Amino acid sequence: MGGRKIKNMEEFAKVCEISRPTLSKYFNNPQSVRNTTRTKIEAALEEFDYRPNIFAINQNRKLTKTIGILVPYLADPFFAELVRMIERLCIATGYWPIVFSAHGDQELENNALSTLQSLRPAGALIAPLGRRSDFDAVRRFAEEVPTVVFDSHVDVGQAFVGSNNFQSIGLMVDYLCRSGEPPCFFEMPPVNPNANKRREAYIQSMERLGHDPKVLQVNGSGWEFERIGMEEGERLIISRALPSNTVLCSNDRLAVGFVAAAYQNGLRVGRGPGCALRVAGHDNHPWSQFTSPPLTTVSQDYTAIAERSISILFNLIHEGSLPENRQVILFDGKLVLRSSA
Amino acid sequence: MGGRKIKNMEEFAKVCEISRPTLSKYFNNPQSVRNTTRTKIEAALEEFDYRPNIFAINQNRKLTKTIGILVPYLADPFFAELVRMIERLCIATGYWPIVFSAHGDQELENNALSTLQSLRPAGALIAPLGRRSDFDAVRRFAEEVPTVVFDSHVDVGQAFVGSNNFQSIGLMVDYLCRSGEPPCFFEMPPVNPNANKRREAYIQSMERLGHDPKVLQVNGSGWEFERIGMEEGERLIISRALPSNTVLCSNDRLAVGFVAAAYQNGLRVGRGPGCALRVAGHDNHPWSQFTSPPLTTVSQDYTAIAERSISILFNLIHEGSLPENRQVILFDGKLVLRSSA
DNA sequence: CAGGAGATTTTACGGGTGTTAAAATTTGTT
DNA sequence: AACAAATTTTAACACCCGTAAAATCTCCTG
Repeated sequence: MGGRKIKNMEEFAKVCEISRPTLSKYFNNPQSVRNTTRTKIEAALEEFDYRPNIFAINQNRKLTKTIGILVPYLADPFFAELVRMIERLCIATGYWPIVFSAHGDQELENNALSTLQSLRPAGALIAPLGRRSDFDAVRRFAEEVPTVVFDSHVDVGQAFVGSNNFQSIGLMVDYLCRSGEPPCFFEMPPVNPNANKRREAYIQSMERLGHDPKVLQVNGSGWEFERIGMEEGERLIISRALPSNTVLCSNDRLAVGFVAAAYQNGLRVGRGPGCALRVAGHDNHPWSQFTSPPLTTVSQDYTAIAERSISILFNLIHEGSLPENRQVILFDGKLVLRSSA
Repeated sequence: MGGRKIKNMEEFAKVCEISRPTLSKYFNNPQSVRNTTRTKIEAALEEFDYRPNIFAINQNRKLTKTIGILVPYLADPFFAELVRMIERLCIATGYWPIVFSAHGDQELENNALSTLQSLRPAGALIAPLGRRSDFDAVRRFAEEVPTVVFDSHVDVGQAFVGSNNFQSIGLMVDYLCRSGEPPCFFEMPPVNPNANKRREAYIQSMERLGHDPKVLQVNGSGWEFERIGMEEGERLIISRALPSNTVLCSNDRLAVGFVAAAYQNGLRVGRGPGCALRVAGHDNHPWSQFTSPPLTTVSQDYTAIAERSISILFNLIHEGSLPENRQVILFDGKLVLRSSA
């Protein structure tokens, strides 16, 4: 492979003594050529430095091997983790993942969708911004490209894979109510449907248990959730505006900030004696295990979400036809008991 | 732009009443055509839905508009942030950024380099894995593609942009020594040159101040630095193996874990009365402000690193020629005083 | 060894854009 | 109005590979 450089497939065909169409077939699927031929090609590949030109390949193929991945905010470890898993799964299957981040910005999201579409991907896995998405743009994209939506449930594409917020929030509210004071719900203005569902789930669960739901929606925008959690949490603590000593945060990132605020204002968080406040989150975010104290939360099943999304997408791609009914897959959360609540 | 779909440039030329070569020129550089022509084209672009085929474009161009970005671990917010900035800068300049992550794995890094190279990018911005990189593979890549290396100083490419570890660690050691007990240095087996430089800088600074350097290298591999910091930190605390009440961690992620360990073992961290331990980090990592207590650290100038890397790369691309001397740009860190030390 | 299925080769074309050279046109200037 | 310069048009080729159809070859089975 350190050998002479080969310009194109024609030239490589010459040094291989194999016809170009056969080589083309080989590169498309090595199993599709005779054993002796394959051996010959692979011997030549060892000796010469040749890789087919990606652009020329994709220009003619109706179906490329590209899988587009779009997330709202890559600097959020939740998405970074998910992307990591999805990328690995793609590569393992011989597909070529390409990652885009909207960086929380509608224009960049549209931009990414547009670029992605012109890449004519075999399929796409997208987690839309949600409330800030240009819904029509997302819909148009999903009409052209086989699309699985994950995490943020926007009603486009052939399938949705996400978490069952009603189950998971229910689980947490149950736990919090039976182990102490019923929780209030701490949230910021919702950025995506999950946030809305979680609030509703909280209210519903509280009423089911005969408690009075108390929702605290604080101000804040953007994706610096921790900062919002910390600053607004501090405000609530100082002004003694918390209606309960138990706070269920809409997500872990908010909770990380809230726990920091509690610490800095001398409120001991936890469920033991001497603790002033219980704080719980949602997501089992990578950071949640390193707060002080470690955060009690509900896990989202990252692996399951990644695997199922990809598997549905590959089915979609290979079937060719679109399924009759849009699939909606929701994974249950599991209680992760740590010491914050 | 909602209008009829146009298949190719030929067809678009027809509805524009502009010849195809002129259109080609326009898409390559809108300024290169006459004003009246440009207006006509842009009016047609409003009316019809047409975008040049990326694959066909790049098939012929020797130099694409692609900028490759490779980082060792995208789930690390440090890189996620940096990538976010770099992507924005690329887009603003009309380039097309494409992000790869090695996910901490040499094979994936080589894979990404190889894919990237076959994309014939105009240039690349890479932060190699470091110690685990396949040095030859990285070198071969950098010989073919104009490359700026950032963060992790591997001696390839036309330039390196990073932080001045000697300055920043010196700053921190100075501060810690004059405000309390001289620090010991907490590190894990180094994953990249930064880690080594920081240790050396620590030793050098301590000796300069007439103190005895004390390096604690704990076990651990992979990219879950917080976990290592927490588990190994706990071990050290429990076995009372800390040689100083002041701990300088090799990076913030390690420190995040260490602070968590201290909290869980009842050691109050901070510089006030009643505190048992001072902990400092390095990087001003996005998480560092949300530990309990917030982490005293040294900032890396994210914006400066991103901007300078991109600007050098664009120069490289536009000059065409490689500079005589490999540039090495190191940015100074600034002390970020919070309450952990 | 004949027969046949399957693999391979040959030949030829197509895809969408870059690029060039020469001819034609437009623009700006005097 | 005339002319030089700038721009556009026309025509044609290049790029590298996918794909289709027909002809040929290989290998395996019986």
